Amino acid sequence: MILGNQVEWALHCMTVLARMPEETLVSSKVLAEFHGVPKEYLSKAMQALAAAGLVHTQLGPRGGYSLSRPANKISMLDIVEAVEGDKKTFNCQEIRRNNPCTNLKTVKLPVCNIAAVMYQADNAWRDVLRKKKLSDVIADLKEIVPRPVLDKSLDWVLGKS
Amino acid sequence: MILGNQVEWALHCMTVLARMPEETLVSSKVLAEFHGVPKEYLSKAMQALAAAGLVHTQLGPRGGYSLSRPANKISMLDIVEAVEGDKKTFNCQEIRRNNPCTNLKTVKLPVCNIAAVMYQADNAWRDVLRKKKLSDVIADLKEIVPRPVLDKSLDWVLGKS
DNA sequence: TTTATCACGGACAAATTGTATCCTTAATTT
DNA sequence: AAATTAAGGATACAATTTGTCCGTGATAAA
Ligand code: FES
Ligand code: FES
Repeated sequence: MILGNQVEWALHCMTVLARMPEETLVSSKVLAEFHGVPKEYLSKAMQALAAAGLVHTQLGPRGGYSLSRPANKISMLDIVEAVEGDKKTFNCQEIRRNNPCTNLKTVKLPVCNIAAVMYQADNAWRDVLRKKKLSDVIADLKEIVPRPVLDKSLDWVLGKS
Repeated sequence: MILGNQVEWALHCMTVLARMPEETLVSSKVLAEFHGVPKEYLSKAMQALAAAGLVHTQLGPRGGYSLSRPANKISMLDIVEAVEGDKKTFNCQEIRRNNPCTNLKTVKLPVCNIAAVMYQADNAWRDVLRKKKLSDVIADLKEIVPRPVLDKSLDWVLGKS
């Protein structure tokens, strides 16, 4: 039960976009180089973000991505689900129906109580991510990353855009 | 980020063991038949539970598994981690170190703030499972499953043990 | 208008992980 | 001694993840 790397990539890309001045577009090439990951593959993650409506895309030369709404209206859950899908982490196969001494194959049953707990855990996980907005992430970033590094990074990306 | 079926199997097997009278052993053959899953493969999950010290095993004819401690001392997290491992659901690859305009390759850094939130979510997930004891699961079971079904199942397993 | 740059998206390939079977060994009961 | 059971290694197959390649269409700059 491990999240793919795409999630880490997408989250970091979104923090980059969130720090850009309004109307600035960043191409997947620049995002890929900045994070040291394969451009074509990162592009898939960006497409997922675009499909989820989290980023706006612009084709053509000097095209790229920008946030489609303010960073305080985008949660980490939005990003994770855009890339990873919204399937639950626990997949109940209804093995209780295989019970050989009853005939539960067709009967309607309430959700299995074991699955219910797993879903509850899944929801607790999602709640944390839902409450954390991209704007909060940026705020945290400014706490732990030295200002010069932050500024240099921003300039680097802007210089390529 | 999906848990394997082994987790569902292991959880259900543990509820079966928890309902057995003291000193009763249940073989993997019976557990497999009861849940309608391949015996050899289920056996791997049971080995994991044994390795984690959650069940006691007995070799030889009429051997099998039993809980190694009371059901209120075993949490769902114990079971899930025994089967699935205790790796975090989010695997930070430290892509921030690839930043081309700084040299972070070797520097010591505090944990990335993005990873920190993911770990926090991971912990929230684990907390729910940690708080739910196997004994609670049995109690829930008695709420939602009709008594006759419960009794018949117990008798079926006992009859094979 | 031409050219270069970009996102999009399909097809494909490689690597990793999940699912499942088989078979040998050792322990234990009958 | 014979039958039964868990342990565990080897292996095969399927599914998913990770990554590459290339063609298409949009668009801005020359
Ligand atoms: S039947 Fe799926 S968790 Fe119980
Ligand atoms: S570097 Fe891994 S989450 Fe930030």
